[in-house]
Amino acid sequence: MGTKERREREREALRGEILAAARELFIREGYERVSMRRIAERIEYSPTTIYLYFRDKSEILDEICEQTFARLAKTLERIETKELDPLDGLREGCQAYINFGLRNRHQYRLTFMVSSESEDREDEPRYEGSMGERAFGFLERSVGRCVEAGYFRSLEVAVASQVVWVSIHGLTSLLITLGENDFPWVEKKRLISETLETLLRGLMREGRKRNGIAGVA
Amino acid sequence: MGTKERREREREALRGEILAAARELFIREGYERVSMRRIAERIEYSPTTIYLYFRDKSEILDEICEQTFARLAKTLERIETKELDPLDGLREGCQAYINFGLRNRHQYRLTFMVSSESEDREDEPRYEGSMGERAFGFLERSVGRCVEAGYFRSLEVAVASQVVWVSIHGLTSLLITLGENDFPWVEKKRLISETLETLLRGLMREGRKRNGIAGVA
DNA sequence: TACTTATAGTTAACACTGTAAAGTTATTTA
DNA sequence: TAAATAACTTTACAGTGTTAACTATAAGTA
Repeated sequence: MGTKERREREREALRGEILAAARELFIREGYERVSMRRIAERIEYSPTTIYLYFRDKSEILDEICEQTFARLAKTLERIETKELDPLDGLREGCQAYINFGLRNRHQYRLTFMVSSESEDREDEPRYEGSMGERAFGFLERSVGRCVEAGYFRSLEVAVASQVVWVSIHGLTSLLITLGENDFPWVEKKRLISETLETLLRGLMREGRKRNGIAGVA
Repeated sequence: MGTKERREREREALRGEILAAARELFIREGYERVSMRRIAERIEYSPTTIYLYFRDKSEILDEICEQTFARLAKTLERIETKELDPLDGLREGCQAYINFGLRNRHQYRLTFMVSSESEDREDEPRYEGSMGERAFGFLERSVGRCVEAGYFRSLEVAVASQVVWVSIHGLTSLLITLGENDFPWVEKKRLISETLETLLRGLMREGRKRNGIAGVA
């Protein structure tokens, strides 16, 4: 009588294969450059089979992004368990975020740099319950601790967290978009650390700025 | 004997019509959603005619972006002529940049949020001589003045300018990408002013932070 | 065991896309 | 008037995401 369970398993297995194939292709070549036919070829099924497992192409992408951001959320939450000094914790989290973006360019781009392809499926809200929410949650808690500890001037945590996010996102996304040939970047490590320090200094109370890792001048 | 000149003028006129039609469509619906055939329909020529005036679709886009950023550069340079206090000048420029991005979303996205479609035409460098360079030039000069005037701690101007740029880009681009439905933004004006103040504070010398426009707390 | 039903997958097709090559028409030059 | 040049169109190719109709196979039932 376990045939139903077996079928279920097999279904799930093929679904996983599709995702794996798509992920590899998307990461290597980018979403737009990968066609359904090529994903199908890869798993040795006909193109339309994929539609028995996913509503459309963008749903495959959504799922892959969700998986990827689960990894980011995990990374960030691991940092949290270290119970570092709040400021160091935030700094480390930001660094991790940036590294993550630079190492997962295509996925990063697809999640935060294109307004989600998937035609507004009115129903399910995109943010609530998403891995993105989980990752942002880290930021909020982390910023919150910095405020409580008296490092930061008293800002609304929601505002400060969003300020942090847009800043590190700007850095990450511009580095992804504009290569060395497109813009005369200063040394990357330098830019990252200086952006981070500037951001943190900007959030701190007066006279509490001795924590710099790499005071450049 | 002016027939050659007339022909030249007519050519330029049609080229302009193509650009105008494409611009309007791109702005309203976004680059990817507009096909060559629809641009052609608009100007009442056959689709392939466009290829007599532009190498390919992405070349039309490049040209439109260049035009748009010429407008931005002009706006920024106009601020410069006001010879404001360096800090106010920088602040105003940043505000103008952000407003520009939010009012020209599609063009902004296409220039700074997708690694340029146009297949690396080895020759002409993309940045040098571009309107983007002109706009960034404003930032460099503006930041330079802030350093000279003693507002900013002594940072390399190139580094500081890039820090400023990535920060305001992050804000602009995220607001463009993630709508109110996708992320629980705090009030937009608040976020913008707080991001800007945080950025500037982060760049300033100790004990020189009384210039806030909207000290929130 | 024979027959029906559900499931999984495939083939063919639609309505698009950007673009190259070949063909047509009108205007200018020799 | 004939040849050459320029402007533009038609046709066609190779691709896209996706739908609908079809087929084969396995499962459940009489």
